[in-house]
Amino acid sequence: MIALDTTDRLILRELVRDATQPASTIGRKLGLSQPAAWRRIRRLYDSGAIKGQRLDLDHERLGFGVTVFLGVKLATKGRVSLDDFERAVSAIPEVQTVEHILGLYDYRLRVVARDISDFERVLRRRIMTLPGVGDVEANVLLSEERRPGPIG
Amino acid sequence: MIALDTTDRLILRELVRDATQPASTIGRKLGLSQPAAWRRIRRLYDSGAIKGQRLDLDHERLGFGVTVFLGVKLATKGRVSLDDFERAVSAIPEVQTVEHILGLYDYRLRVVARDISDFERVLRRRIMTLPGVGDVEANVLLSEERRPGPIG
DNA sequence: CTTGAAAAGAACTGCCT
DNA sequence: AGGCAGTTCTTTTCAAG
Repeated sequence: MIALDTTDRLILRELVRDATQPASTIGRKLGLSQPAAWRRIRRLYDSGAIKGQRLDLDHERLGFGVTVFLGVKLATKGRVSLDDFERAVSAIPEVQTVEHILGLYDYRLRVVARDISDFERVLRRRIMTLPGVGDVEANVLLSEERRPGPIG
Repeated sequence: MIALDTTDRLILRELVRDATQPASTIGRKLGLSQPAAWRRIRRLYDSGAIKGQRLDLDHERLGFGVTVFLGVKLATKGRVSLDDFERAVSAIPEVQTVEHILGLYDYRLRVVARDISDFERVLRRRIMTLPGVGDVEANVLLSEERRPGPIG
């Protein structure tokens, strides 16, 4: 586990708010020089605290207006079954996230589609044909709010 | 909806892979000049196709080793109930994502905690005391794979 | 749409306290 | 660890084909 001081936490808060702002801006906000701020940011990357930056796409504007969460229960659950399922599901382009979870369902999938009929195609042709699939539960996303989450 | 040509899609693919690479690198990979690539990237931002960049934090290394998905069913579901719930849940720092969904549950929450006992504290003190909360289902995250998703 | 050049700014490096 | 000065690289704008 990585230990951060107060300054590092403030830097992370700023970067979570806007990952594109330069080290000089961060420094000015915290009363640090540009190199000092830059060195700390670099250290946050090197230590693995920051894994990288992800592009935030507007899938709706790109023609994918439907997002559905699928809870998937496997019929058979050996190690091979899990591997097979994960390999097969990773080949479906409409699947954005594959989450292996503990609970009523074994996997949670985030799936995007152009519209409901496009989603039906993905569900019938792609999801239901995955190896070992048992029960499937679907939840349509209405709206979503992402928050910074706790830091330190 | 935004129309993209093949080149724009290739640029998005590259940026999804690594959002930090400069326009010159993108251009070289696609056989475009640096200003041409830069202009296209800029256009993708201006058109709203790219909403921005998000910092990808390693919460595990930052001391938050437990991620739990909560399905929440509201006991009462008027407009005021939804607003009240969303406002209250947004004030909990451990909640990373609030998803309003259609299905068996009304909301899906992504919650991070330091460990299981810390999660129990969040669940009992924060989640179960939210206004209008009915049934709650929990799923512990074992592993997660994020994929680029469909582009165009 | 492209190239090339130039200016502005950010990232990175050494050296110093 | 932080600051200062200087170098390198990217971004951004401009002129022109």
